[in-house]
Amino acid sequence: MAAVEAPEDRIFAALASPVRREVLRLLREEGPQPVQRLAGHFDMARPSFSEHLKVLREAGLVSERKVGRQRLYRLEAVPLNEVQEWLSPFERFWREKLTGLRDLLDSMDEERHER
Amino acid sequence: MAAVEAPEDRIFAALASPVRREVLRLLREEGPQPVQRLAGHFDMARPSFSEHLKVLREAGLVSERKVGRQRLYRLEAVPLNEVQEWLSPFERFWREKLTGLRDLLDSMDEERHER
DNA sequence: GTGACAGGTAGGAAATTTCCTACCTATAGT
DNA sequence: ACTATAGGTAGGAAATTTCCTACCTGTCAC
Repeated sequence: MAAVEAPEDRIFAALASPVRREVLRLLREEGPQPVQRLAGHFDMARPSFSEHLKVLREAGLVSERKVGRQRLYRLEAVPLNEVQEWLSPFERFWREKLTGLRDLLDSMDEERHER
Repeated sequence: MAAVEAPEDRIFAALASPVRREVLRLLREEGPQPVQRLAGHFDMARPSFSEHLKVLREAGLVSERKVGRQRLYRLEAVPLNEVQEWLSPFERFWREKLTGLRDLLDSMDEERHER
């Protein structure tokens, strides 16, 4: 039985694959493009790639528009806002750590100059 | 054969499970705690839960410290910075969506593929 | 029309993930 | 030393994911 999953779950699951993250990056950097051009970056049979697109579609992270016999995929970044929102309460935890690390490195630097 | 995966891959993969995301939230909100207390929130056999902790450990998202016969797990938020960094180039896209600017840029991009 | 091209779905093999029960180790209390 | 507790590992079943080849549909070019 396929559990009813929150939209958030589908987004995080979609991002779990390096292939799918790369597709999103390509759409961001190069704008909307047909499947053909996206697929060129991956060493994979076309139907396999199609499946990845489906996962992204169902997570709402891309949309598709037919143009002639091509399908133009484009980034739908809005759902990524949910990831951002999940992440942000953690932010102060790593900022404190990173700051602490910088302080540590700074103090080690000082020691080198002290002798 | 298990492919050599980037640390980033392990982090995103770890976040793909709602159980593991919830564990991270609990550690963030309630501080370091033993397995027992964390496990209480999930309807799952203990060894299954142990596996989830292992995934989080191997992603570097939690650390463990022995205290008597308990093991205190604590949040290690720093690796989440990588998620933030992956995410941030996308941020302007969902912000622009609100201004309507993005749609204009996309339609200009699309023309390049239309003939 | 016929052929070629873009890209999807169908069905299945293989790998991975998720969960289980059974068992092991280490520590604490008596 | 004995028992109970905390939490891990081992091994395996079931579900899911990832990839494949084969095939179908829709559109363009002739």
